[in-house]
Amino acid sequence: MNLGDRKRLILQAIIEDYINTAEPVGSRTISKKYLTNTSSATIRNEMADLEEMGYIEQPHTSAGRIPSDKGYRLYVDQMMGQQELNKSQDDLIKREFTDTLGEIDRLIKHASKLLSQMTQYTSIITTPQVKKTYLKHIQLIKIDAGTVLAIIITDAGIVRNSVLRLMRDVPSDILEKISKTLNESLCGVCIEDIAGIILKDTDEGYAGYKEILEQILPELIQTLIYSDKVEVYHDGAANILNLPEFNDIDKARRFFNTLEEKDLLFNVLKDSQENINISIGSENKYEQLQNCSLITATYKVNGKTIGSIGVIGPTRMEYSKVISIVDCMTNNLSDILTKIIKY
Amino acid sequence: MNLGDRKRLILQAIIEDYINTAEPVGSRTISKKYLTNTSSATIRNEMADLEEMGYIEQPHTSAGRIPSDKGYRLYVDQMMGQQELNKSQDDLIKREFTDTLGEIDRLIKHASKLLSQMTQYTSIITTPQVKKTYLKHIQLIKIDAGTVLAIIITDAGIVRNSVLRLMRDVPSDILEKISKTLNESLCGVCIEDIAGIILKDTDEGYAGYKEILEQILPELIQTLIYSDKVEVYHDGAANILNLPEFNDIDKARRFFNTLEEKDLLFNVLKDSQENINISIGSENKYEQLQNCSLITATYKVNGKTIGSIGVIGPTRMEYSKVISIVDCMTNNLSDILTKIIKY
DNA sequence: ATTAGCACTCAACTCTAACGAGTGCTAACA
DNA sequence: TGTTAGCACTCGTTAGAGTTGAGTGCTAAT
Repeated sequence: MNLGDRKRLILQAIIEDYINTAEPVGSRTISKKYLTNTSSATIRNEMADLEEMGYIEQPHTSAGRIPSDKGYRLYVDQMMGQQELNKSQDDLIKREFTDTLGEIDRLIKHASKLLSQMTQYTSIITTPQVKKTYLKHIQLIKIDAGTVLAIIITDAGIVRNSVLRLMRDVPSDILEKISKTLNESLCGVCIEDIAGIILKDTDEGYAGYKEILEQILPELIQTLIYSDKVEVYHDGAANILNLPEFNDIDKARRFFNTLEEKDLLFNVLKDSQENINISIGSENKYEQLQNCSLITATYKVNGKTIGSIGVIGPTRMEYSKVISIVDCMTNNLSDILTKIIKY
Repeated sequence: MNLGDRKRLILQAIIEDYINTAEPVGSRTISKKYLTNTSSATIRNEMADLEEMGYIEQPHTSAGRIPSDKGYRLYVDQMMGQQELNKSQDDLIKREFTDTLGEIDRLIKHASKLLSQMTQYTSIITTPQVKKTYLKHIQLIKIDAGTVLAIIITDAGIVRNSVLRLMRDVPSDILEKISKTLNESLCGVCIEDIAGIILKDTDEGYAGYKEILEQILPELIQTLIYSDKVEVYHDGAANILNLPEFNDIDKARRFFNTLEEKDLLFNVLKDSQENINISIGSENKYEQLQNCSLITATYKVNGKTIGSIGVIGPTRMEYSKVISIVDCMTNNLSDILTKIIKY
């Protein structure tokens, strides 16, 4: 399995040249640009071996070699230098984020835009998952006769609201009392557990307005379930039109259609709960993505994973660069989010 | 200026055939498919006239004719039959909307998706503009020591919230009182006027917690200004890849880049405050859109315009169909929105 | 006023030949 | 035994030439 130094160098040269040029790499190119002390003939021999081992392949007889998925994998796992972000890039990320103290969803979308701009690929992102966080505050506000606004704040700083319709009018002070009691019994409970708990506690502690509560609760639970609709956004889709692998209008169309399959993207992002996750070409579970590579990572609040971001690009991706950007991005995102919440 | 019946028929035939086929239309085609009693030679003569008048043009000498922007304009203004939506389409719109009682922003996005699906072009849409609506309720909620959540509800049913950071702790009951006073003095005021009013009223009525108020107000005003960031979404961008006019990867790329210019889209939507607005090709203010046509309309709450939706497609657009869909869509949207709010 | 006929134009397509980048193999060399 | 030079071969790409066909404008006849 060990390749020998020269084979490694040749493989690396092929991969890096191909990442830059998107053209098959020939033995002569390598001999001229990378291994200047070795003749093209020798390199041809080595390349034949590498091809036999499955690290590179030939699109057709009289063309140079391109890396296979297996080749990329080896490259990512063993050969790729961890690229340092240059300071201006690093700064950019930091600056952009500190400018955006505000709604959490906006922050996430902003991150997505930034990510696609910096990588020049397409970014995908999920909004924070509410149900994994813990209730911090709940408040019912009367708007009209029969209309109540429920506000839910979780420990991840996520605010969700929903309008409840009631059959009859409920006075403000009763709503205030109900809010208080709900807070007392539910504060700190994980959102996904609330539905169960509310129902159980119905009998205790709400003496005097049980009837009203029975109207509010189902609606409220509905809201909680509803509010967990995680959304998937993408940004920079147009970037891929600049890549030669999508010059074919058909391939471009297929790519765009895949991007509109939100469920698929959601699953892809959900599956990768590693700190940072790299799927190369055929390694992808979904057929539509098997000519792409995906780099995904999760963002956290207080160490708790609440969402994911990622980059989709061609298998010929600038792995090193993208990985460091995604990494830096999630770190900053998690930092800022945690700060926003903690203050 | 009056064309004469046969010229009108020929122009109409050219436009409708071109809308369907995206191919230049020749005299023979018209003679065979549309004006079967007239020979191609006669039609050629008429076409020469129409070209001289600027209603049609020839991409190159030995090709058929295609409509000019002026031709489309005449068609839209005078010749186009108002297409009835077939019942299933009409139903679809109604059904989809009634299913989506929920957050207003979500409703808008859903409309956008539906619009692009039904037209097979790209839809664009603005979220509701807060500043044109009137304050219905404002509420401050204490989250932590020093952290306050401000909730703003407007008469259009829009809910916005924002976290305020204060230098020192403010007890809940004071916040409650402030909320009450703010409500009394601001309820019914147009959002864009609030900043002025708040400052003016600072001296009256808030005796006892003026100091606290002075901390909260600037932040609150900030929120109000901030909350008016109208966002622009689009959907169905991939649809245009199915059109022959965007088969050229370069044109596709330019189109996608235009879609990412949110400011431009926003202005386009803002400019068209007519009930329904049609811009054809070169009529568009922005150069990037001059090979497209745009159909936009506004949606309302209680008769008050709060946002716009629209469709972008090639100048060869199915005007009749799109207009009726956009029209139906905005009517339903306005209805539902008004109902949601009124209840 | 309409139409048939004809010469003309020009994009699109097909076919072919030349080109050149790259390979594999062989034989010579260190 | 590993390396290299040389050479024949492959095959995608490009450019040019020829062909086709849809469509036009013009003219003369009806």
